[in-house]
Amino acid sequence: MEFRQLSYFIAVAETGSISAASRQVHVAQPALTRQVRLLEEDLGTRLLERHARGVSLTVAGQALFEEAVQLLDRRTRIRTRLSALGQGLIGKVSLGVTVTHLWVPEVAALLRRYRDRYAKVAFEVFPLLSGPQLERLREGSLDAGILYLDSAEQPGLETRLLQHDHLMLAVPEASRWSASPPCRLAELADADFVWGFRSVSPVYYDRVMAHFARLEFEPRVVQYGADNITILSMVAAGLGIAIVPSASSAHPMPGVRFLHLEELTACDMPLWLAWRSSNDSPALHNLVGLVDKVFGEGGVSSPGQAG
Amino acid sequence: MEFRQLSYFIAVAETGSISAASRQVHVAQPALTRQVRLLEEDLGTRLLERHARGVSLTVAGQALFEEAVQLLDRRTRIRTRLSALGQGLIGKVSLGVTVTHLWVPEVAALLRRYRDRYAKVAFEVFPLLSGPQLERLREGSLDAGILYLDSAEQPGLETRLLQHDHLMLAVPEASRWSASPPCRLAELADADFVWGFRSVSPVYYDRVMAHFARLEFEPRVVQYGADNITILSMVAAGLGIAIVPSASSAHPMPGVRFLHLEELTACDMPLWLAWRSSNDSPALHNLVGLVDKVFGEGGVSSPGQAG
DNA sequence: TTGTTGACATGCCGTATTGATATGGATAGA
DNA sequence: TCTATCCATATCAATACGGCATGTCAACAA
Repeated sequence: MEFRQLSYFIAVAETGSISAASRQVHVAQPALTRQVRLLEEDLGTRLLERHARGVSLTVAGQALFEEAVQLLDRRTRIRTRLSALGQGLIGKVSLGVTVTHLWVPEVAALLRRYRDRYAKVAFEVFPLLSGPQLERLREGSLDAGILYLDSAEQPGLETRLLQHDHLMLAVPEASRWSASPPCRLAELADADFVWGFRSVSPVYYDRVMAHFARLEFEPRVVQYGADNITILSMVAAGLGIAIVPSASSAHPMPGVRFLHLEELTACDMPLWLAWRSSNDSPALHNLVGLVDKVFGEGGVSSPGQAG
Repeated sequence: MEFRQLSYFIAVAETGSISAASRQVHVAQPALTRQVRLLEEDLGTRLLERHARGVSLTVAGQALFEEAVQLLDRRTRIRTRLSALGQGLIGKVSLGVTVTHLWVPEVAALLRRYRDRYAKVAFEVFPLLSGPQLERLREGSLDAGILYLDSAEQPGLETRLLQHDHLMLAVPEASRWSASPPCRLAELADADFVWGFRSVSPVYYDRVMAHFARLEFEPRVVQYGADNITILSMVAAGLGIAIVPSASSAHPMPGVRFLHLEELTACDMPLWLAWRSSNDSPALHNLVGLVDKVFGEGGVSSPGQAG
C-alpha cells in the first residue's frame, strides 16, 4: 500500500473508470490497471468489479476509498504543518525577560512585533532574572532569554547584544537627596542603601560590585530586596536609596526619583539576548532575526568583552 | 513523503542513529542516509541534526516523528480492517425472512450458526414477505432473502434451494373439521376460508391458486388477513379454516389444529435463499457458504424449475 | 447477426528509484 | 596521536514504474 497507489485508486473510485482516472491523473491507463492490481494483491482483497463499461467498488473498495481519502488528506496536512513549523510560522517560543527590561520601549516593541508577525507561534514570556534564565537556557526549558551576561562568549550559548544599560540612583522624592541631588558617589557614604541579593542575579551584582570596588566606594546597606520592583517600592516608602539599572527609569514609579550620576553612568551594563546553540527552533531564529533587524546587526556574538 | 521513508525515519528517530536504524530495519546505512535526505528535501525541512556520534531530531523532526508513527499505525489498521472485511469477518449483512420461516428449526439454526461464527458482522434480520423481499433485493437495500420464488432463475439474482414446504390445513380446534378431519379438498366446498392478499406475497398466492386450479377446487373465502400470523389468529378465533405453509405448524398456536391432506401435501412450495448476483459482500457469501453446508450442496441455483 | 466503440488486461522496453558495496571525512575517546 | 564510530558520497545491480502497442470482452447500433 503506497501513497501513489492510494491516490490512483481514489481517482478510479471517483471516476468509476480506470481510463477516465488515467486521463485525470495524467498517467497511461495500463499503469493504473497495474497499480490497482498491485494494491489488490498487496491487500489480498479485490477492490474493483471490472465491467465492460467501467468499474465499480467492492465492499472492501468502498471501505478503502474512505480510508484512503483521509490518509492522503492527513499527509498533506502533515506537509503543510511541517512546512509552517520549518519556517517558524507555528510552534512555540519561550522567552525569559527580567520585568525591569519589559519596561524598555525597544524590548517591548520587539515582543509586540514578534507577536504580530508570527501570530500563530505560541509566544510565552517568563519574568525571570538573569541567573534563573541562564539555568533554564542550559537545561532547555527556555528557548531564549533577555539578560545580563559577564561575557558574550557563553559555552553552549549564542548571544546578541541588545543595548547598553548603565546605572542610576533612585531616591525617595521626599528625601534630602531629591531636594539636592548628589554629584559624586562619595557624597552617599552615610546614606542608607536598599540592595539586591547576589543569588538572584549574580552577573548584575558582581558587575556593580566590581565597578564600585574600582571607585573605592562601599555602600552602607540597610535593607535587601528580591527584585527591582521590590527595591524601588522600598525606596518609594522612604526606606533608603538604591542603585538600579537605567531601564528602571523607563517605568515611572510614584514617590521615586531617578538621578543621573557620572560615576554610575560610566558603569556599562550590556543587555543580551541568549539561546542554546543547539536549539534549531525556526520560531526562535525568527526572533533572533527580528532582533538583528530591530537592534541592528552591530551586536553580533563576537568576542567583544563588555565591561 | 513515502511510507518507506517514514518507517525508516521512525527507526532513525527511535535509535538516535542512522547506523543503528539500518541494522534494525535490515537496510544498509547509506540507503537510510539517502532516504532521510530525500524526505528532508521533499518536506523542505531539516529533520535531523547530524553529530559525530549519531543524530538528534530537530523541532520539525520531532513533529514528524509523532505524525509518522500515527500514519503508519493507521496504515496497518486499514490493512487489518480490509483483510477482515475481505474475509467477511466484519461488515454488515441484512437478511429478509418471513416470520413464518423463522419458526423452521433449520432456518433458525442457520441464523444462530452465522451469528456465532461471524460474531463481528452486523447481522440484521428483517421480517418481510416474499414480495417486498424481492423488491429490496433488487434495489440493493437487502443483501439476502429467504422467500418463495416461482423459479430458481431470477434475472440479476442468485438462488439456493433451502427446503421444500408444502401446504397444510389449519382449522379451529373447536370446529367440526377438528373433530372429523377431512380426507379430500372436495369435502371443504362449503367451508369458510380465511385467505391472504395476493399483493403481499404474489408468488405464494399464485402458486397455491395454480395448484387449486389444477384440482378444480375453489375455496369460499369469507375473510382476508395480511400475514400468516393474522390468518392463524383468525382461525384460532373460529372465523374459518385456512390453507397455510407447512412451516407454520412448526410453531404451535393455541386453538389451531394443523391437518395433513394428500392434495395439499402434493403442492410443492420450495423455499429459497436469494441475493443480488452483483453483490460481492464477503459477509454475504459466508452466509451462502453456511447455507451450502447446513442445507447440503444439492440445491444449487441450476435451472431446476420447482412446481 | 455483424461491425463499431469503449474499456480493461497484457507484454515489452526504456527510465527512475532503491539498495548494496566500497570508501572518504569528521569527531569523540583512549 | 591513534582508533573506533558514525555519517556522507560514488558507483553498480536489481527492482519498480510508466508508456506504447496490442489483445480481449461487452454493450450498442445497423
